[in-house]
Amino acid sequence: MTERTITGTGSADVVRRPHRADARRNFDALLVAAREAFAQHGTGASLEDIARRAGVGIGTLYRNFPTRQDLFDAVYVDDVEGLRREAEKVAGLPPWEALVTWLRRFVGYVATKAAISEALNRESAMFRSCRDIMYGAGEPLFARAQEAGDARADISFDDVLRLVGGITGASFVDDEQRERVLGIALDGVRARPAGAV
Amino acid sequence: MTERTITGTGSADVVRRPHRADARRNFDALLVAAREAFAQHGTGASLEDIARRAGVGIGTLYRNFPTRQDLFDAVYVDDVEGLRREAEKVAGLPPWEALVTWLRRFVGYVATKAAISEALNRESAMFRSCRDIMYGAGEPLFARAQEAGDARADISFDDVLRLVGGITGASFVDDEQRERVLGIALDGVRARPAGAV
DNA sequence: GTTATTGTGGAGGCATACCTCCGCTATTGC
DNA sequence: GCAATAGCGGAGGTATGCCTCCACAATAAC
Repeated sequence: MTERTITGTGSADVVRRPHRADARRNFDALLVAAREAFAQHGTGASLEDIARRAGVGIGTLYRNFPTRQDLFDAVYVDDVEGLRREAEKVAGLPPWEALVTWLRRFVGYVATKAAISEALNRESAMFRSCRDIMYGAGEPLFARAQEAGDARADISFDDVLRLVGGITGASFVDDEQRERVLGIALDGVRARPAGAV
Repeated sequence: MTERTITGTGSADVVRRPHRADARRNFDALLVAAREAFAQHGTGASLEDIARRAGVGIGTLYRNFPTRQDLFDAVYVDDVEGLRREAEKVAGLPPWEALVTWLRRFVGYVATKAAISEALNRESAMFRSCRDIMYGAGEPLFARAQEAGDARADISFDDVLRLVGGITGASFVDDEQRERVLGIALDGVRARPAGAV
């Protein structure tokens, strides 16, 4: 009963968008509210609160998203899809710049921050599929940066993603500091000219 | 009513340890259970579950720690105290090694991981005091590494702490990966021989 | 051993979240 | 316009957590 269908092409049709106009409005409002709530309170955000924020009854929430997971997935898949699109956008940039730009998007973009690290580990068809998409998007950028001699050769893309994921989940005084700290981390990813211990 | 006494000498007497023998046993069992629960479920761990784990009634928990904050503080103060002691231990090492060793302890030691990032921001007398202790312990190590030319001069200790704090909160496949990722981050903190963009 | 006191633990009241169910309403197709 | 129907929303049952209160038990003092 835990299995769900994920479209192979990567489109986010995990749950069906309703046909009727009012239903579609509610569906969208729920997604917006859920994204906000998950970003604010993490995976455990109150579903009743989400329904309230969306201005719909709790019953409507459950009809559209029978389980918490269904709702979370819908938001999460959107985020991951967004990251995939971002990867395409930066494809034209020089290797290192492309990687850095994408990773910055990664930190800024993802609303489901609180669950990122969980998602990297979680064993479920859905999470695995999203992780694949994320890797499919980012790993080539990293490999290209490595081949160009810009990124260290002795680490994996998974390492980088978890490093940046950690920063995504951390808290900062302001955006400026977050950028600075991300910069420090990226310096660690960057290849050294010579070799220092 | 939110004010609490923190002993200036740094001992963790935020709440009084009881005098009677059985009471002391329960007190200690609660601390152990709470450390475990907070590490596992974050700040929001169920107090009733903690009492159960400790094998005491919920009433006993509340008598010793009237609020959730009191219980959390007791665990947190212990952790911070531990970090302070670690800082003294590494004082004899060379600058960079001392900093790195301490930061590694930071990642491994702290049981109240989930609240670290929150604690760095939270405005409360208790958190502020602990942050001061933490800074008092780590900042000199960082300053020394900067003066020795080992750590970058253009970043602050706060930046480093948040960077490492993020890694502390992230999840990893195994300890080896966490060490490796921390290594990447520390490379970013390290001063460069020349100057590369 | 006896008594005074300190501490115990869980029953129970309150709040909140989850989820189901069904009488009512809005939309759509004609 | 009108019927058919897809969708609505919240009442309410269940579970769980928070916290208080007090009859009872363990300990300490003598």
